[in-house]
Amino acid sequence: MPMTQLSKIKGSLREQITAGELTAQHKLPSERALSELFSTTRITVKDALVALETEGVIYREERRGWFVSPPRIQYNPLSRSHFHQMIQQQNRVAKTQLLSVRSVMASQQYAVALEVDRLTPIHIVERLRSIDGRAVLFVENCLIARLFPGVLEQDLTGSLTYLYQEKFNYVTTRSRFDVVPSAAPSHVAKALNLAAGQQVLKICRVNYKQDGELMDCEFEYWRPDAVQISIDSHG
Amino acid sequence: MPMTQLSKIKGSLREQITAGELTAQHKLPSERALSELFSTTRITVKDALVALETEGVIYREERRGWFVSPPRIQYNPLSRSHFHQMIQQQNRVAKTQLLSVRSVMASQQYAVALEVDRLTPIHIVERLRSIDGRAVLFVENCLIARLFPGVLEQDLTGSLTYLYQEKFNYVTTRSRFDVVPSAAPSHVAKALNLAAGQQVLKICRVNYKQDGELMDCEFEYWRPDAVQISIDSHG
DNA sequence: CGAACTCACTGACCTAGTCCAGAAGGATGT
DNA sequence: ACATCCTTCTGGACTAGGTCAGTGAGTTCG
Repeated sequence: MPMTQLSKIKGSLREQITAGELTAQHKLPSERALSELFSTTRITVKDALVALETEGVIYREERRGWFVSPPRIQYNPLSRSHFHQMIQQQNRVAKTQLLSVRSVMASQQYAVALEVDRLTPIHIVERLRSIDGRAVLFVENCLIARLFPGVLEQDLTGSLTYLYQEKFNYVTTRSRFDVVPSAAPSHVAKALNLAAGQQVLKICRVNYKQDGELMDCEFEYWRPDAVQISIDSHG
Repeated sequence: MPMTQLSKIKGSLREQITAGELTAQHKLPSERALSELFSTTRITVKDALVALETEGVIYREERRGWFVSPPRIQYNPLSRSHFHQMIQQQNRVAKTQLLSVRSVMASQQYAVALEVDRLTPIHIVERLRSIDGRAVLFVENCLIARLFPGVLEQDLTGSLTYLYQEKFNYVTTRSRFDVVPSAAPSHVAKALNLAAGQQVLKICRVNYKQDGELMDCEFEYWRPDAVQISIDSHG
């Protein structure tokens, strides 16, 4: 086991974090300060920080600094439980912010996911979700317009699943989803305060209503240190 | 949209890859060669390569070079289908290599996952799985020894699920799993030809047999560009 | 023929800086 | 009270190199 400069820095920071000297959301010293502290260059410090970021121990906010990661949220994409409810069960505080709503024709990506042709009118709802004040999840919901008349006049900051049931009598009886480690598209990076192209965990979900008809799809982009997907075949 | 040196390099390489000029597993020119090609430094080139790696477009083998990623494998951790069978269905060639087998007392990590105390004897089987000749998956299986007498004398390069059923009459009726973006531990990095601390997708699975008893657990470490997790609530 | 050795090549790791754009907080003017 | 400016601090993007250890192909030797 070689004791490189890099592993020294990683070890030192990791130790302080796990020992609880640095607590969740605490800001680390700046890259410049750390490079002086360890008598090395900013590049080496940055390599160490990126490595810890990969481990999920720290995260960064663009041009704001590096911070200690809170514990991961346990998330089951198959469960029908609402986001705010799920977060509260884990003793954390959730917030949802509506970013934009628009009605368009399905673009290539959406047409494929929704299994419709490109002339189909759809609604796109973009929302940003925070846990304990930190933006961790960018969600793009994509509804087949025909099935949701007047949905845009509703309150869209809560659970859409709930809205579907209350206003339209649609119950999600089946969902299909993909999980893929990916890079943040620029509009997502902006909303999550990531640098363009940083890593995110992308989850694409498709929901079907009780009669088996495809109803909507969803693109979730998670900060990779914020979440742990957790599934049990027996509910 | 700023046209940085970085995005030029990324764009140029990505274009050549998607246009099919560079095909799966093809080796890219060395970092030094690329930095001359784009009249820039190795650091800038490396930043661009790391960004493409994050997107899953290319991957690296330690001190060997950078290569074009093949398409992702669709993987459903809930399905009972065997690895080789699953890979073959996607027209790819799978190989499994047995790395090590040992019988020990449960360490902290295993004891927690298996819900046993630390004096329980367990068997640990380490295997390396390749697709189209490329090592993409490191698997650590961890069996409760009491339930599997004589299992170490069997052929362990095939499907363990199959072995459980044929030799012990155990059927997996329930499984629980977690997915988490993580960094490769050193023994995993070595087997997968990754640099220490590079990103992997870690999947921890726990299997229960027909009487509901916890039987074994499994730690899977995937190269993150090699896989896409894909789950349908209606099998 | 097969094992041991050599050596060029590769990315990993490192130094020592510069310049820039966005974030954030404080001072200032109305 | 509330914008606006201004200054400082941050990471992001870049230049121009060097050292080192592991890889792999080719060569040499028994």
